[in-house]
Amino acid sequence: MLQRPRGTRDFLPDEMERRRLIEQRMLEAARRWGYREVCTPDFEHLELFTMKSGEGIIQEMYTFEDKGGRQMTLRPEVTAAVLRMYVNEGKVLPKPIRWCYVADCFRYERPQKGRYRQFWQFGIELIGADTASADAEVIMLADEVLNSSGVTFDLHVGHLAPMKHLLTDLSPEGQRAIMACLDKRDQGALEAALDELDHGHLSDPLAALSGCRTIEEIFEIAGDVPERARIEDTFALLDAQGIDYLPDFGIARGLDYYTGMVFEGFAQNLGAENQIIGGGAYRLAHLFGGDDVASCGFAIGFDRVMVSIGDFPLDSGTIVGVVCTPEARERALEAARAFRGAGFRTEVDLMQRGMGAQIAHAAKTADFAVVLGRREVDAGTVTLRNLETGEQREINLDDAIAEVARHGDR
RNA sequence: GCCAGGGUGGGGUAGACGGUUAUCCUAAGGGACUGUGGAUCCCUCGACCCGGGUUCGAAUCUCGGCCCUGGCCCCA
Repeated sequence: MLQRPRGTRDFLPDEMERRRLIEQRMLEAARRWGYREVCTPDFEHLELFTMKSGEGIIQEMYTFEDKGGRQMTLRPEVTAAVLRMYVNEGKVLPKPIRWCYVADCFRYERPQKGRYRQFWQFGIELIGADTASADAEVIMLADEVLNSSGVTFDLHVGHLAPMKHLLTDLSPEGQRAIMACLDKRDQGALEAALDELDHGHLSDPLAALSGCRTIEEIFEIAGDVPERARIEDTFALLDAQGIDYLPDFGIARGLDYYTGMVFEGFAQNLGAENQIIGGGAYRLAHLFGGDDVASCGFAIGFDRVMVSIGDFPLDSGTIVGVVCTPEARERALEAARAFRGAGFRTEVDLMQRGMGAQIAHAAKTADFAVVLGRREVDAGTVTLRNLETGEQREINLDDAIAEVARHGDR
């Protein structure tokens, strides 16, 4: 038998309904902040992602050559594509631009809990606003979107400036190496790397940076960095709005293109892969031929959110099963159409089963049975049976619809 | 790429010092039952992940692969 590809999943209807419900809540939260949904291609030129993240990531991407000999790839993330889209078509739009998306991404990695080769991200990008208010809005929206999903999480918010200030004497490669150690919270590797770069004296301040939990301490350690006012303003806005977060200036995100504010969120029940959101302020558009516009955004690991919140009961709405004898089939289809027209999920027997078997089936899958036979056809009525209580009445179609509607309202 | 534990009908399982027709539950389809319930009874359907090796004989032992679960690495 054919297997599905490694690291991919099939979703049965119950799971799809849960996923769509959570997705809709996230989109709705974003919509209320003015973020409108966009969509970019599932595949892009390979170059788009190597420009952003370097050649090293190719081995973890689904790359292929198309029939025209172009090097293409299934998108491994969405931000680069959205910024390409901005450069292609968004430059003339009034700033700031607020966009959001839900998109599947592909990475060739070893699957484990909460990590798949095809996975979905919910994200937003705020383009063209370079202020503390913009940074704060993105964090507040992240908080609201995650809360709307019902996931419980810890939010860590930081800024790269203090760390970069401490590392200012180091070469870009050196900075990158140190930030990688900090991102991993690997004290041993950090000290080794610092010694190798002849900056052992930075070990204590860097450790203190990761450890401190108020912004006053930050500037005691890192000095009066130019971004101080911006950082203080951002955090003051978050505090004023009652956002529950942890200042964390040890976040390095290991990335070259983040320029200022950075944040991460972590959920429970997730094992080793417990980060469910990452984001921050960045500059990318100039890489794709646009202006050097400031942007800020985040991406949520949608599948991880779903794993973390677990299964929950679904309200499938009121379901109607139409049961009929052969001579009443046409009338049954009419009745079904009327119930569907009233908005009810309505299923008609297709198996040519006997009346008893049809009702037995309806009892398993529906809330009401609408029974139609010779008697109802002659009388122009339907028999409506409540499959919970077993009560049934022979009434006209409109009354039956009204009664089912009352059940749905309760 | 590395490590650990796994893989028996659609789901859940028994069988394991190698030995009859591979167990049971459940689901699904049919029937008892051509106008009324999830019960009951009967029937049907349907599995040893793939390949090599050892053997008279492999679900069982062995090797390799694939896949699953979790961890490492990575995490744009």
